[in-house]
Amino acid sequence: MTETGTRRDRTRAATVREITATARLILVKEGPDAVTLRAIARRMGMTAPALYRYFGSHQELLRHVVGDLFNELTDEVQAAIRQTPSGDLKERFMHASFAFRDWALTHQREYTLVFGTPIVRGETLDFTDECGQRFGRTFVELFLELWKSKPFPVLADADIEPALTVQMERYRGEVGSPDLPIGAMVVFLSCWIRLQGFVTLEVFGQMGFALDDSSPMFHLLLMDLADRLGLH
Amino acid sequence: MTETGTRRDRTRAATVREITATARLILVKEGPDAVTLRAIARRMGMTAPALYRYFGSHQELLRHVVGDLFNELTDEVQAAIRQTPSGDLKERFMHASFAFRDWALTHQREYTLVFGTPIVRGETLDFTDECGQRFGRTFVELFLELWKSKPFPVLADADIEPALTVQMERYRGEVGSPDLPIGAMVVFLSCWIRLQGFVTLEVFGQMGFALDDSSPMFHLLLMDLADRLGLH
DNA sequence: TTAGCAAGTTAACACCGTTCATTATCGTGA
DNA sequence: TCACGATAATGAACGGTGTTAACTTGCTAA
Repeated sequence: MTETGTRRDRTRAATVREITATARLILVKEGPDAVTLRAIARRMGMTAPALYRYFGSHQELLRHVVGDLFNELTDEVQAAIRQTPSGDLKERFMHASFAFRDWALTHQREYTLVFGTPIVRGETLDFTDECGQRFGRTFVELFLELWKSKPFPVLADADIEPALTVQMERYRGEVGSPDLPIGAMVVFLSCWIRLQGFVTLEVFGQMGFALDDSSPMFHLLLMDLADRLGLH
Repeated sequence: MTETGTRRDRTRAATVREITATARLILVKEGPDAVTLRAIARRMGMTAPALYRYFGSHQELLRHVVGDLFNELTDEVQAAIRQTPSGDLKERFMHASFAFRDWALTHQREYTLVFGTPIVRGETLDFTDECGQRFGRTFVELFLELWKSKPFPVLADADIEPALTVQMERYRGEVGSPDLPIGAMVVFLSCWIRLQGFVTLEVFGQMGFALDDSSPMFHLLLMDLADRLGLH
């Protein structure tokens, strides 16, 4: 992560970082509605229009913050994976899942910003999209590792709906593992959906009707998933 | 649903309905950011301050819309249940789940408003809370019906974390089924989390990285849940 | 050294939620 | 029938928002 370019480029990059950091600070301390251009600028000793030198719009600025948050989350999960001996894949999976949930719960407003804003999939990938893909790859690679180390039982190709098969084949091509059974892709995806679905409901407070501490329920989920992935 | 009270009360109730209906119209046609007091009033041939005769604030108006949406969703699900013969409980479960997902996908902006705004659980229940509880009860009762008709295998009390048991006991008391095993409550809750988690990710576009049509995946989920609930 | 560009400013526009004083309208009791 | 009180609705105003345009300042590269 070494700085490059002219001096001007460097100070400019520093300002961009300060802007996104300030935006996040306000997000955390005062909530999403308080993250206005004027509030950001005020806290930086600037005026709002100056921010347009760095971002085309308020939306674009927020998208950039989302990218940064994706990167932080990805780093956190990858650190959890690396800190676990590569021999114990079950532990790796558990720690990675816990790291994801922990980050979500300790950064609820950030999580809401990242995953709670329905984003239409644009044509070309921007910075934010790339950060999101990097995050996605982190869990994909973990699952691939699990499969390669010890394949688990999956549905046979013939038992999977064609409409699902064709989508899984496309996605399998994207992650670059052409020899993986379609059934394994299905297991990966449904496990991920269960994991992210759970965490999302948690952060959005949708479990409060029954639970005030969802940790034991999450623990149960992880046991279930580990089982499904043949980890004992 | 018969109107009561004086003539004034009736016209007032009609105006309240028109306001929430207009708010929803704008929500659907122009998105959540367009649902401003001025826009609502404009479309009704009024001015914004007049709306304060009916709602204490913009937030309160939106909360009321959420309540209406809850009721519509609940009615939809209950209709799907009633239209299925009470003998075939598997079909009832499937149809109810499909009705929930269908409503979510055909009313994405409404779903986002209802379930995507992290709401802190207040002290006293307001109109919106009651509508939410009514929705919750709908699925609870379906599960209770399933259990009473044909109990499915569940964890023994001794195999459930105490921290989870105490919460489930409280919730079991709320739904008024003191003789239900704690394990059955856990199964209900985890099934519901999987269902709502899936639908939420779907609406928020969080599956787009792998799927452009999530229907077959949802079908797979329902088969899984039916299996878990002993429906064959 | 100087021309040019980047960074930042102020002023303005149209919109927002909300409050306040004021007016018009309606229903009802004398 | 009339007058009064409650209700409904208005227009003006305040401080805030995203955004644009014109303008100044200061650094930098030729």
